[in-house]
Amino acid sequence: MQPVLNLEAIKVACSNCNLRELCMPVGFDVEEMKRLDEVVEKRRRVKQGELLFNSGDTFTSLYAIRTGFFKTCVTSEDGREQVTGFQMAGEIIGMDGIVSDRHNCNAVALEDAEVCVMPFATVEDLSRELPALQRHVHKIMSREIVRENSVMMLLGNMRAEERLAAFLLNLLQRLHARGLSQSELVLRMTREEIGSYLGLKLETVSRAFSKFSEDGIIEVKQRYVKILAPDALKKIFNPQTLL
Amino acid sequence: MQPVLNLEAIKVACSNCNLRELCMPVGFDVEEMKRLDEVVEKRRRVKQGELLFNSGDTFTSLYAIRTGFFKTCVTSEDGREQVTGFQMAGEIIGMDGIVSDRHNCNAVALEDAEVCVMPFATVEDLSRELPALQRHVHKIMSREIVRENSVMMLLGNMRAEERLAAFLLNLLQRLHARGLSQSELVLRMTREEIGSYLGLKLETVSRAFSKFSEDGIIEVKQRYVKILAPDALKKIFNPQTLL
DNA sequence: AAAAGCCTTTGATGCACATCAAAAGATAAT
DNA sequence: ATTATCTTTTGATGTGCATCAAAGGCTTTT
Repeated sequence: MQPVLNLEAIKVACSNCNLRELCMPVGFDVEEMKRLDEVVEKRRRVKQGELLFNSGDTFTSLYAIRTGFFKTCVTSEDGREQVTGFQMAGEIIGMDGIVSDRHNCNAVALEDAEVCVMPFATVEDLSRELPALQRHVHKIMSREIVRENSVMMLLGNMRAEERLAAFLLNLLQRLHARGLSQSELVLRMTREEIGSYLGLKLETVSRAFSKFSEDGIIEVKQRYVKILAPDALKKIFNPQTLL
Repeated sequence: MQPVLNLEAIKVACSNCNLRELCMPVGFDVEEMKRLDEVVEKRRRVKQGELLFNSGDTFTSLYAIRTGFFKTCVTSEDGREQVTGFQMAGEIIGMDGIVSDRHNCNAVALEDAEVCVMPFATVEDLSRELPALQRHVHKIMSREIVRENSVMMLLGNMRAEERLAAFLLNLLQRLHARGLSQSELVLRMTREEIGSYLGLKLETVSRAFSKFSEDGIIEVKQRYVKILAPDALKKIFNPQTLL
């Protein structure tokens, strides 16, 4: 049995956070590291199904995910919902709010989560003093732009099975970077949410999963997915690879 | 006949640039304005069809478009191309390169263009001194993230005619902000490029144009488009509006 | 433990857009 | 000017995914 940690009791400090390498810049000296701790104002828990922020909310802070899993989505005025991303521990969300001082999407916890609240004014103040932090903030935003570029490629040019393969490979790669297996995962989202992200209907997602399973590429049992033939998956995503 | 300006002869200076309101932050005093001029290292001309930067190129600078029109696109390894955006005067491109120090997309001039080259190291240095510039850089990147979010909505949820309506309305709005008509425009891109951006084939784009034309919503003659019924276009884009 | 409410799967059918094809209209090259 | 090339339009046909429908599996509630 795992020891139960009282997270609230742990000092809010990036300097001794085990996710630091994922969400904060590296190459800081001790003094700079201490300054960096200032960016996290507090922690906030978000229960499964609850909103971290809503479209239209006043933007004040970025959020570093400590634990849990989120989806972000935009909603059109006539009610259509588009999932714009899934975010996991070590990732930063909220940057959509900077441009207009209001959030432009919803962030929903797909499992109980805890985030570090980083008031953006503090981030900006501190990044004027710490060039490495400044650069880091720029990189995070640029990374998001590049990610969205590849989602556009996916939505604009790929077929259903290619999209799902790309999605699974991306999730696996990110989970692997967090020390988890690169051959199995437990999905935190429904078929419908996957479909929304991939521009597909839930039935199509389900059929693609079944197809992969029939072809012996993966093993699926509800949210649990095991990759049996990673190369086959990569080949579906990009036919050029591995030919 | 218009006087022909020798652009090279004009001092490279944001402080007396007529696009300043579009591409630079407002609310600067004279002193700060002078500092701001430092960010533009030089100008660069790009002929129609030429590349401003290529995917894989070392990232050094952001580019502010002074004149002309660009497209940015990503290419998958098996050769599929996805146009990720169209950029016009006053807009900034190149932010995709920050995260990995290499550009992640191609930027192609769709007409003869001139850009202000802003070395990113200088932008970062100066934005540590000028909070308004810092904020502006953040907003520009955030705006790009938000724009891409709405493209995801478009690609994931909308039908062909809705996509084209959204595309036209967006172009018109941006051209209008530059003092041009909000009821007519000359497209700088081919049907194929529009289609790539919208996740459609060129034939589908052409048919949607023809449909709008038959319905008396627009008048089209090749690249020239005149909006006859803007409300009808808005209604197609978003059925809720104007009902 | 039963009931209620999701979530997922699978089949049957339909449709929006892709693909294939050809011709006409622009634009550029010689 | 004339040819060659590129772009756009329009028609005919095909197909990948959406939609409609129903049943079974999980999870949560009481």
